[in-house]
Amino acid sequence: MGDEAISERVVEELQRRILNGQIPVGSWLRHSTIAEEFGVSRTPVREALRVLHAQGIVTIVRNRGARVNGHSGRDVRELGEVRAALEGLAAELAVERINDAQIRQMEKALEDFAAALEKYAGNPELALSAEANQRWSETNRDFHSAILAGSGNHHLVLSIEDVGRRLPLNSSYPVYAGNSRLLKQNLEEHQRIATAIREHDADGAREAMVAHIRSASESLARYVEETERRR
Amino acid sequence: MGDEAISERVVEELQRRILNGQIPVGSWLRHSTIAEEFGVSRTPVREALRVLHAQGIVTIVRNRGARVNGHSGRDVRELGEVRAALEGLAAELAVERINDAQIRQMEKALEDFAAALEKYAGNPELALSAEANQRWSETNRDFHSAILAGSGNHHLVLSIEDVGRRLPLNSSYPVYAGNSRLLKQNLEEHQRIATAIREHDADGAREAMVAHIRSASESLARYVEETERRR
DNA sequence: TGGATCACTTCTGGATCCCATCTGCGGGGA
DNA sequence: TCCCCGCAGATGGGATCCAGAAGTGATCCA
Repeated sequence: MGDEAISERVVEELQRRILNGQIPVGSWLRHSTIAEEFGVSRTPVREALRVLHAQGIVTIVRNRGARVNGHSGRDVRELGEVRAALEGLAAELAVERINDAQIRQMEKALEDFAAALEKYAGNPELALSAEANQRWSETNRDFHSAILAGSGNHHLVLSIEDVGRRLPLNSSYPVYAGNSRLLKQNLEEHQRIATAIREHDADGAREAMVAHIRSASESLARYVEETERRR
Repeated sequence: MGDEAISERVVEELQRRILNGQIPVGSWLRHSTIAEEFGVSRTPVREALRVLHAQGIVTIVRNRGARVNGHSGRDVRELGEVRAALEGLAAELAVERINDAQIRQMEKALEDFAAALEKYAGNPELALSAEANQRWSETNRDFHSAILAGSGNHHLVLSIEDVGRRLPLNSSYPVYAGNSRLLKQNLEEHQRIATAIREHDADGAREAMVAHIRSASESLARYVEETERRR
């Protein structure tokens, strides 16, 4: 227990905070500040920042420090294309390899999503709440991770995680929040993917997944371009 | 000039040596040895090893050090599937986005490969030489990187590089070396991809590329399984 | 003689120290 | 008054120092 190196813990915590926006894009990460907060020396912090740099999460400027990378609309589209290809592969492979437990997890995520949609449908206030965001993200994650696990390809999971780290996915929630049209579309796309998997249609599953991820990332790209135009 | 951090240089050099087999799989990387060789202190070396760990190239065992990761046949197949999906996407995108210079680079790589095949065809000795290996790998790299550049997706390039780092590709040369059947097949697959791109057939290009990478990685997987059975 | 134990060696992980470089500010000169 | 230069503080990069963990081998006891 506790056999994890300090630098690893720092990496994970910083990843988390950057991903969920707690540490905003463009901010500088200072050795001393982070070291102090974690109650450690600067050495493991430096190692952590080098790792984040290698992962493309921050940029290290010599003698200046590490700064959190932002993402243009173009970045979002490019990452969307990559993620679509990878998740499309996952869906295609899952058709052959997914097991019953994973199928059930997938079905459950669908039901939960539908139930949440029902609940928040005619309730704009609730739909914008943090609780609602939590549910969208959780059911969404469960659905995708069931298929990912069903692909039986561990390196594929690693690659998708890698892409995910480069793109703060959580910045996608405000895109959906309160937009019942997009939420409904999301559900329909999920159902289309699930149906193809149930029916053992590998090409169909892949194509449905690719279309799904591309449309989602297109929405996100537009959102990003919109918000960056406003400042 | 020389504005690159020492740890970055160490990372790149170690990547290179591990990729080309100069540092064998399973060997331990010791701080002091590497530090001494590079004429630096252990600090940047430690940072470099953390980065290699994050990239999945080495495993860090607490209080023991870093060891170069090996690859089972299964790993090779999984990575092959991932790479096939990514390069397939590159081919698909290249159909729409590739420019004339990149087309010419692609054609030139094809011609060079064919010329090399011709030259070494009836000459088993030359075909096994380091010079021959050099030419196979170079023309192969040129062909794929032309298409990659033609995809116009920088994040895609990054992801493929990431997969490539996890799998010492150069270990694939001995698979081809002197095997004119595989080399010829390789050339034919490349030509099929190039034709689809020329004819603006996105699906065809993707499928040809996926088939190409999968068959190549299947050969590599068999080779790996064969050699690991021998010890 | 075989096996367990304990001291020694080696090496990593984290902390501290030192130095180079960059930024911001204030004073002096045009 | 404005610009430029230089100095001081802040910050990061690299080296060194120290403590603790794991392997190794010798020694002692059954």
